[in-house]
Amino acid sequence: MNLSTLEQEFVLHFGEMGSRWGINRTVGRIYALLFLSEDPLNAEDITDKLGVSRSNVSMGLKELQAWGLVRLKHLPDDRRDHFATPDDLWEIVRTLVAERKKREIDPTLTKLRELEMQARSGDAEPHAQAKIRELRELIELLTGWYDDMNRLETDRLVQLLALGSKLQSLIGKAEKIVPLGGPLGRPVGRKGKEAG
Amino acid sequence: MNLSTLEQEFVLHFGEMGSRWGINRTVGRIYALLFLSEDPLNAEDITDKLGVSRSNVSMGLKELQAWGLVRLKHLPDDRRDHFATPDDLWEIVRTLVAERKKREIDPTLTKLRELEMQARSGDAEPHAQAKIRELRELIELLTGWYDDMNRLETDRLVQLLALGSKLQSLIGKAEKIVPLGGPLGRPVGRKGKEAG
DNA sequence: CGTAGATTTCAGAAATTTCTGAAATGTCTG
DNA sequence: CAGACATTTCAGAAATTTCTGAAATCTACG
Repeated sequence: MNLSTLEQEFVLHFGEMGSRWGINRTVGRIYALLFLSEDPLNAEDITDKLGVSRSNVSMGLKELQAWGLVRLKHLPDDRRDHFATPDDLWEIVRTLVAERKKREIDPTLTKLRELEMQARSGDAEPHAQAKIRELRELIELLTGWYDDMNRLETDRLVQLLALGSKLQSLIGKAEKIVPLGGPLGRPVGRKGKEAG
Repeated sequence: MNLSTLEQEFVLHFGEMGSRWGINRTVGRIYALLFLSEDPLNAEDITDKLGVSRSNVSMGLKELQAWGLVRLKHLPDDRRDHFATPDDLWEIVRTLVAERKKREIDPTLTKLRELEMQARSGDAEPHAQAKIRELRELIELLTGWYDDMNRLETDRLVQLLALGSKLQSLIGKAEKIVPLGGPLGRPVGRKGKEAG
């Protein structure tokens, strides 16, 4: 392996957590290794350090590239592909959130909209229809907010996060100064789209 | 099965998505079924409607109860346990986020703190140490913000979410009125805790 | 082109997770 | 406390996912 205790523990932890994060052990370990590494590593470096098969590393790297969590680098005078994680941690967070949303939320949102369309023709099952609508509206509120946050520059985003609930007290005061338009605090629903 | 097309599609979708959400197919289906159901269901109802074994339902219900996503209900004149999802969707969101944080983030935060402690004794591997510290600080910023948000009452929380990035423009103006204390916008780190 | 790496693909092996039926355990009622 | 249900446990079967080694493909260079 040729890893220090620190590296080893970090790498093994990410391997164990992998299954909870929707990736497998090897993928977790590869990511952890690259994250700690000062310089880009090639596939054989990774194979050696992790003690897994070359083909497994190849598949793992492909998956990490599909996630956008690992980038290909080319070193001068070396034919082999080298890999590294993005330097900016915030970029990693954005990627992670975007990908998880894409995999875990978007398909359901699409499905819920489909089901609402299908159901609208008949008027059967009012309870189930209402539940589905409620769920769809909640998810739209959350993803809409996510889109807003994601549009912010990182500096601004960090400001907001650091403010935390202090924001809460700002709202009341700020509302008097900046016109916000529309009633606030309806239980579900966004931007008055469905008003009427 | 005895489910309408609407119910069936919804239930099957949640089953498929289950694996991406860190639960298995049956657990996803049980949850979906209870979510749509107007009244609490007992284990045998679920067994019949889903066509899976009684023991599988028992295990699935236990897991959902462990997540806090399903509650036990007792109907008068019926010995059997009945199950239902909480009525308030926001409660479900809070539960879901809290549980995922507990399973997916907290163990890593703990591990990172451990590793920092261990490493502090020697001064080897400055790069790896710095990366670990940076990651730990980022996670603390995010979980700290989460704690703040989680403390808000649902009405307030919905207000904030609905505001979205409008908030951004408020900050500049509000800051002139409400003293916020401490510099904003440091890349990582929170509330000046570690100042000194 | 031909050759020497480098990388990917993929079929089957290994490991892990999920699911089942049978047995055990729990609980209410008379 | 016996009988009737209801629920849980659990060992093994089934299904799924992960991993490997060998073969195939790709790519740069003489």
